Amino acid sequence: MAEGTSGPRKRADARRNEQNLLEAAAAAFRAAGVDAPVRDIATRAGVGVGTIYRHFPTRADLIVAVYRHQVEACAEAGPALLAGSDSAHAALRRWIDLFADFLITKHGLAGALRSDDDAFRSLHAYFLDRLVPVCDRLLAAAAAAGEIRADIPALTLMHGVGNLCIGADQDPRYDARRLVGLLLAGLRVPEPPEQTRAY
Amino acid sequence: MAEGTSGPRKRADARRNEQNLLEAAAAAFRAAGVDAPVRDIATRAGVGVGTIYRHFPTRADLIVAVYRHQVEACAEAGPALLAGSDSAHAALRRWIDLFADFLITKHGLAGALRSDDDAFRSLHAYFLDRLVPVCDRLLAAAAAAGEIRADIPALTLMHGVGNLCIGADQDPRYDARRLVGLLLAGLRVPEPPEQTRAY
DNA sequence: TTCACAAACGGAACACTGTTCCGTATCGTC
DNA sequence: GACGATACGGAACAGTGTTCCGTTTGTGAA
Repeated sequence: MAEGTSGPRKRADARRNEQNLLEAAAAAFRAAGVDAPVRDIATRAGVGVGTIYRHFPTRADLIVAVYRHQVEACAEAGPALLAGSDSAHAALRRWIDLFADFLITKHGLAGALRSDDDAFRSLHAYFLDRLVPVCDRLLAAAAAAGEIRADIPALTLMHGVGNLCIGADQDPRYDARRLVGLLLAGLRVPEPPEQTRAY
Repeated sequence: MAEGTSGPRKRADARRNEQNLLEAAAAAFRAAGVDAPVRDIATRAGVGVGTIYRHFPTRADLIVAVYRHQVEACAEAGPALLAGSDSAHAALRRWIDLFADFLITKHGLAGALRSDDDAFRSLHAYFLDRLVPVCDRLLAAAAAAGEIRADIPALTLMHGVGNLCIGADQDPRYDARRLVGLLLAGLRVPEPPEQTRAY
């Protein structure tokens, strides 16, 4: 995974191709979303399709590689926001906005995160592993400060925000950020009496 | 569209096949979601694929035909709930629960509703045409009663609820109904000061 | 009852996906 | 320069949706 993991150094052409592939994939994702056809990416990179699969066995691997920096940045922004904000809730809100912005600007990424396709399972896992703990800390801090309810798991919230971001770049009438704000607002109030849960 | 629209009556075998197709599609959708392969549906119905396309030119047409009754029922429940509930907000809440339940129990329907695939455009249009006005009335009534904010368009809310329902049947840890409830709760409070909107 | 023709059917064929596999080319080393 | 390991390319396969047209079937008229 990480660059420096022991093992014999890869051949020069392999390293070059991997780099080309990352750039080509980033461009293809920008142009056609994270579902861009494998052949398109291969052509952009000037390699055969086999080379893609050798370097990135699943599409998830490729997507993770392309967006790893941004996911890491998002993860690191959590504690920083918590330290630098007036309230934990404000930090949470800003962090969620960061996360939502990231998803909204990556065509189809939010959808891929929700796909039940096996090829996307590890993408899902990576996002969750990396970001849920961060979200959890923000949530816990805000709950401890009495600013929000304490009964929503970070995983649930992130799923929800991710879902709200699906298709946000396709319909100008759909304001995902607004809905995310609404969801966060819903977090502030105690759950209303459950008149409707018992059908 | 409607059964009774003039024109010469269809041939008996055509009517029979259409009926078989509807039942086969319903079964296939239950078993494999609304993305069930065309050939599967054709086989279940004992017809060739050409016959599907003759009766239902796009997948959206087939889905709409299969679920029309339930969508209509949902649409009709709106005014009924408004008349029979203590408050407009309670009616809204119940109606949204109805809508969410419908989506959650139909594998992949929520996702299809969000797809940018051309084949699903008319599905999207049908749902919106039929349900947005209903939602709008509930929203307007609740807003008029001062129970919720008045600045969220029905279209936006329905998109949001639909999105939250995506994948709800795939991950037991994901509680879509809970999040929908949170969204509704967010509707009750005035929008918090926008500290984060101006980055 | 038979006939003729419009209506409808079936499924082969095509286009476009992802994925695998192996003969060939290239790199790094001795 | 030669050799072995590494990596490459793209043909081939499998699974989708969709179209098209030769064949079959239903129906109304003779």
